[in-house]
Amino acid sequence: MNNKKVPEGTISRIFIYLREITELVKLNIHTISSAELGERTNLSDAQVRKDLGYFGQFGVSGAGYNTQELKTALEKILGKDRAWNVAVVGAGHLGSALLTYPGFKERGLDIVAAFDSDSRKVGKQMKEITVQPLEELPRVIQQKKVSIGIIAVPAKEAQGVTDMLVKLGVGCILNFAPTSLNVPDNVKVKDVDLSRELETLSYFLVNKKAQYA
Amino acid sequence: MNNKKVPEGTISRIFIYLREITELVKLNIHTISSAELGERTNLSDAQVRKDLGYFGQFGVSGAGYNTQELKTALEKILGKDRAWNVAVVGAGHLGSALLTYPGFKERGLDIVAAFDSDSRKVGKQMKEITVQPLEELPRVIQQKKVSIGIIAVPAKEAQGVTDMLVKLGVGCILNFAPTSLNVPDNVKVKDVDLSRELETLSYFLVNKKAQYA
DNA sequence: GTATGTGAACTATTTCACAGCT
DNA sequence: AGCTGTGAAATAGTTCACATAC
Repeated sequence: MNNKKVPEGTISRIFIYLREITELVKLNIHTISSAELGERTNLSDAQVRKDLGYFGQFGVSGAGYNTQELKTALEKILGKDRAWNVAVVGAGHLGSALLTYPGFKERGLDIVAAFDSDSRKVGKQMKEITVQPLEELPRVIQQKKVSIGIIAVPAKEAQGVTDMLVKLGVGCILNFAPTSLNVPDNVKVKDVDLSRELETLSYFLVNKKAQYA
Repeated sequence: MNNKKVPEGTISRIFIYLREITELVKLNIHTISSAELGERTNLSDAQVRKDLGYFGQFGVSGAGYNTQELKTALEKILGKDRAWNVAVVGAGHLGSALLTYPGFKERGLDIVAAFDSDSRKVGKQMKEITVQPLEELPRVIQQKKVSIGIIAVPAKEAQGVTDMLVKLGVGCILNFAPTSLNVPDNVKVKDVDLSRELETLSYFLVNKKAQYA
């Protein structure tokens, strides 16, 4: 184990490895080489070894990696051996999709509250969550010990909501609003801008000759 | 204008600049410096200039950039002076959210079709789009000249759908399924894995001391 | 023989810093 | 004087290649 800074890309790929390894364990495959794991994840063998190397030595020379051991180790590293409480702010289409998305719980991410400033959306029930008015946010965030906030409100409301969350000690924010949020250094923001992802693709269509012009 | 390869991050940031510039034009602000634009987008002045420099010389020494001119130039570069046809495969919660998301049309991305293999979802009407059975996909993709596909199906169906789209000449795919897609080199895939984004955040909570442990 | 772990080489990207234009 | 545009320097990230371990 070294303690050099881990590239963000590595962290994201470790989740990919874990997903694949979990699959392998289910299939009763006990051992895998970096080359095979790379094959399955569309990454190079060197990349796999280098990424894992940031966190320790998990392999056996000449043999590869024990899938069960690697799974356990990666889950520990990634904090997946425990659950995190998540709150969604904004209960429009996207917020609703997130609330009903089954993938989160499976991965240790419990959505425990949802908020909206629009009174027509307050009271809407999705799964076991009821949308609450924005005024309730401070109380509920603290009471439910929320550590991750998801921003799914329009761009112009995003900074205000962010400020509330930050003040309440929420350390990580997933931002779906198409705007750049200002936060202190100790808060981590991850931007997911769906339109921008698509727009970026359209750039490739313009520049690499498209099939349909 | 040089013709060196443009980093992917630059392309993504150009959209951020364009968004900000569009705002400035609306506010009747005619000129902006790289420093101010950087301030507004949480990026450095050097980054702004370098990014723009990949596409040409838009500024005036000593003065900055003319917002209207820059807006027009960036829209041209990014292919935003025309519209692209998009198809969504998978009409679950996420697919439905995408279908009703107003942000796409505004940005020249027309969702023109939606498909699902589940007969219970076929026929569902969202906005002006009716969900069609997967069997219709080949015919409709060609007829409507779709150039961007969005994959919002479960992981195990994703590769099959991708293969269909690729065979039909769709050049860009936005993939929401939590799996690695195999595509030929001339097809561009962008992965957006919502769970992984959240999971990545949980890693930061584990590693930077969290507020709520 | 086979596959890991890791420095070293390479490549990509960002930041610096300043010459040159207005 | 102020700010762009851009080589050069610095930093980050990926790939190579091989000594080492089993």
